Amino acid sequence: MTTTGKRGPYRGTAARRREIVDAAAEVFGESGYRAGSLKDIAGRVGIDASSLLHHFGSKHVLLEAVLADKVSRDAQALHWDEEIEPAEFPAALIRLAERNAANPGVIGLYTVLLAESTTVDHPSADFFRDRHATTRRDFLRGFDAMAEAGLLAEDVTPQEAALSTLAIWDGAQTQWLLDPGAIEVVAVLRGHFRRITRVEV
Amino acid sequence: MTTTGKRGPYRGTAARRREIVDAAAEVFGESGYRAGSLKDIAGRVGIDASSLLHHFGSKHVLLEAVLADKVSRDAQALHWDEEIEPAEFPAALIRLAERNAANPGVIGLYTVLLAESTTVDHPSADFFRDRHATTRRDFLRGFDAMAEAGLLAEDVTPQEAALSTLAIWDGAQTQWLLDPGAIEVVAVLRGHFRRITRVEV
DNA sequence: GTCTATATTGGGATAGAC
DNA sequence: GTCTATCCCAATATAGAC
Repeated sequence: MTTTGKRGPYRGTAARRREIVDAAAEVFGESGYRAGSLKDIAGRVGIDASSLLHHFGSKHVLLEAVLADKVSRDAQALHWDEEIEPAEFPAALIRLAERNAANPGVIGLYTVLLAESTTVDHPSADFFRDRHATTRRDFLRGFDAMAEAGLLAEDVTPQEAALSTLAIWDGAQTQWLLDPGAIEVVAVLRGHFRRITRVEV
Repeated sequence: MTTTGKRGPYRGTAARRREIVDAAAEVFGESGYRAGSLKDIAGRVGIDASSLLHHFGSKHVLLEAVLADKVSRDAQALHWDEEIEPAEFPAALIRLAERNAANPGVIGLYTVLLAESTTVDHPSADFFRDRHATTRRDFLRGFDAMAEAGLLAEDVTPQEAALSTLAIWDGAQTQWLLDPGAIEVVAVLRGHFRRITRVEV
């Protein structure tokens, strides 16, 4: 047994890596990838930047670990694997938005890196392009099921619902990051679902 | 008379400054502010970075010039000063979106800097916070007038219309930058107006 | 596993010649 | 107005001692 707890010299490498990934997610969310420094990340863990690089060979590798971690946490929170009733689909998305609102850090990480990834030669461009395509597909599947059950508003196609939901969600989060008092992400999303569906949220 | 044309040694300082601002807008849009280098900007103009700094004392000053230039161009395109008929308000916004779609560089500049400005210690944080507040007010005024004329959809408040329009617009532009084939900004905006108003767009 | 020391690169900015 | 040369600083990454 090599991991004996969360602290102390026998805490283990796995725990240290977890600490680093968490700190990196914080820093990348606050400063972006390029402007976020390994020194800052290492400082929050209480080690030197060169020690950090002992665990993750390069900044790029660390970024990938952070993104992979976020994907696995999101999947866990959403339970995409379980079947979701068409009528429950909007409510499931609202729950995810509420969970994000309670963890402001994840909003920054996602929103800042998303926009940064549209710049030239950005290491996470492919990641976000793939991830947005996947999200669009997931949304489309959910709204397709709603359409079949007659739960979409008149003249709203599943495609339209998927694209507009993703757009309004991202945009609301950006506005919230810029000025937290100016907008409530969950309320905007509820209003959107009220307009494009026939179910209560 | 010191400015005799667009090229040649007597082109004038004003023309050179214009070239620099245009190149800076390109580079900041493609790479963001922090990652965009003065060397890159100067290279596109055909001068050295130190020559650039002769015209604009620092990178920060150049950024402010770029943002001020964008504001004045937008104001010119929108003609906010002239009165807009309530029924024409959505169409006016669509025109602006169409104009942006024709100048992809503008979208990158705005969207990338907007998200970057949410990171810690960013020099344009105040600018974008103020600008978004102003835009929200402008939108609110337009939708208020529509509400008075009975042109908003049922159960849609002017406040809701303003916030959601800004969010869906920003979000759609981000998606477009990430993957230009995946979304059409103007179509998403049209769909949104179709749902929140009673006018044809 | 962590540190110190260092290599290397690239950034913004200044001084001074022309 | 523009260039070359230079300064200073911060960053990622590596080497090697402990």
